[in-house]
Order: sequence, then C-alpha cells, then structure tokens
Amino acid sequence: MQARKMPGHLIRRMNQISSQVFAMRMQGAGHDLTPVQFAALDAIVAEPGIDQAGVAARIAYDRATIGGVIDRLEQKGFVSRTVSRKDRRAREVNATAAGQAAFIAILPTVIDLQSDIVRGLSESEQAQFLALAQKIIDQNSKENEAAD
Amino acid sequence: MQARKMPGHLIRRMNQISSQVFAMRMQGAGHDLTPVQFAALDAIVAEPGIDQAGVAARIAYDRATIGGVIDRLEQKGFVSRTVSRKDRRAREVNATAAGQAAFIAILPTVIDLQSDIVRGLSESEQAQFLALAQKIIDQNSKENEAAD
DNA sequence: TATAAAAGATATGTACACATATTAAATTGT
DNA sequence: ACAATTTAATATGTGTACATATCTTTTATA
Repeated sequence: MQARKMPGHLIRRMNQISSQVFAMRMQGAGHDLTPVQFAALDAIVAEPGIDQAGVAARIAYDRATIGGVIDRLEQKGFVSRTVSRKDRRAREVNATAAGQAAFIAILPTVIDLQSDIVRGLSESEQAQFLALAQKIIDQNSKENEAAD
Repeated sequence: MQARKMPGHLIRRMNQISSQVFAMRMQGAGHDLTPVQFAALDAIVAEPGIDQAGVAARIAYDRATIGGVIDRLEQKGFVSRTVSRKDRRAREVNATAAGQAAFIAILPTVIDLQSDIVRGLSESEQAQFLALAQKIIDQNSKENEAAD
C-alpha cells in the first residue's frame, strides 16, 4: 500500500496545490492576502461586528489561530477590533472602509482562481467533486456545529 | 459568492478533517507520528538510501521543510542520516530497525483510518472522489515532475 | 450570593509550508 | 583547468494549525 494513493495524502496534495494557485494568482493581481486571511475577511464583511470566536466558528478555524489572522488583517488596516459592551470578554471585529474596498477589489480574483484549482476536470466533474467534498465535510463536522 | 462554497475552501476543510482524523486515530492506537512524518517514513522505507531532496520530490514536499521532518524522525530513532560518498552535499537517509518495525506496526492503523476520512461516501462515491482528486493533482503537477 | 462552570481571548510550544538567502559541493561550458 | 551555473542542505522569517494553559468575564447553580 503506497501512501501516495491514500485519501489523506491526495487531500494534502490538493490543499498544497490550492494554496499555491491562490498565492500565485493573488500575487499576480497585486493583492496580498493569504487564503485564510481572505476567508476571515469574507466572514467579517458578511457579518459586521462578529466576534473572533464567531469568525472561527463560521469558517471552522481554530480559536487560538484566529487571533493572529485578525492581527494581520488589522495591521493591513482592513479590520478594527473593539471590546464588546455586551460582553467585555469579546472583541467585536468590523471591516474598515479600506477593508471593504479591498474585499470588493480582491473578490473577482479569488472567484476566478477557483476554476484554476479544479482545471483538468470537466464542468460536470467539477460539480461532482464539489458535491462529494461537501458530503465529506458535512459527515465529519456533524459532531461540531450545524451547517448553514 | 460565499467563500465557504469555493473549491479552495472545501479542500482546506477536507485537509483539516483529514489531519484531525489522522491525529486522533494514531493517538488512539498509541502511535506518535504526524501525517507528514508517516509519509516521509513511507518514502524512506520504500527507497532506502534516498536523499532528502529525493524524499521531498517523492511526496511533493518543500525542500526547506523536509529537513525538519527528518530531524524529528531521527530524534525518534526511526531513521539515520549519513553523508553520501558519491555526493558529499547529500545526506542518505535510511530507516533503522526500530523505524522499520514502527512502520510495519503503524501501517495498518493508517490504512484503516483512511476510510474514516471519506466515511459518508459510498464505495463508488469514494472511488469517484479519489479519481477526481488524482486528476486535479495530475493536472496541476504536470509542470513539476512526472507522476508514477 | 458565593462558588463553580463555561466562554472569549491571549500566550506558549510544536509542527508544518514555503519564500529567500547562504554555504558547500558538483557540473557545465569554454 | 577555471569560472559560471546548478544542486543539496541549512538558516531565517512569515503564516497557518492546534493543543494546552492562563486570565478575565459571564453565566449557571447550589
């Protein structure tokens, strides 16, 4: 049995390829966000005032990691954090004007590069692949949180 | 367009799930190897005397990362490194007796946990998924190295 | 209400992942 | 043979990813 044929290994390779395509295309378009930073910004734009734990839950991140990701988004001037008045443990995160503008500018590039990742698959194969991936994720995240 | 439906995001989530299943099952079986360490050990057992760059190429790792991975395998007593007499820049890596024994002991667990990762898919869906994943990888690694 | 339990965030430590730079050794070209 | 290039490995720095511990604040409970 070769490790290279195992689901775990194939998934690792796909993730590697996906990250490389993302980095290359974003750099080519003059943007400077990692996949994780983009996903976090997406969540924050979609739900202004969300707290860090909410961002983590929304995109299935680790709580301990999200702080650093949002740190970097803050350094770039894309988001701001304020202590919540409802719950002083929580930090409410909002996209700044610059962050919203950046998101709008970057989104088309991100959407466009997605088809690069699955290039080599026909339209119907792409749909199949996405459906199967979603199924794997749904099955394995039942015990964590409800999907939406 | 929600980031959560994009191929890149789904692939990241699958990789996350895959890594978690691997860690949990390995720990449950009393083993202590990461997915990357296992894949490296697999490559070294399959090709004794391979150099570090060879290991990296064989499993599509980053050259700069593989040194640290092999460091950790060496600390566990699973592999040994010797300067090649043919090319004194290169380090020939070999599995020790303990490393080979560990590999044989661990392999069944790793094989077994693979079906956990794709649980939720039927047999035929699993085969479909693996074929599509392989296609994505082959397409995106054409410019790097030949597959085998 | 005092205490316990839970939750949001941060800090620490380990392990990738990769870009870039550096060092040493081998290879190539003239 | 010698300089230029390439290659193997290491070093450095940034960015995840996650377990665990700690701190603060909130909530639940006796």
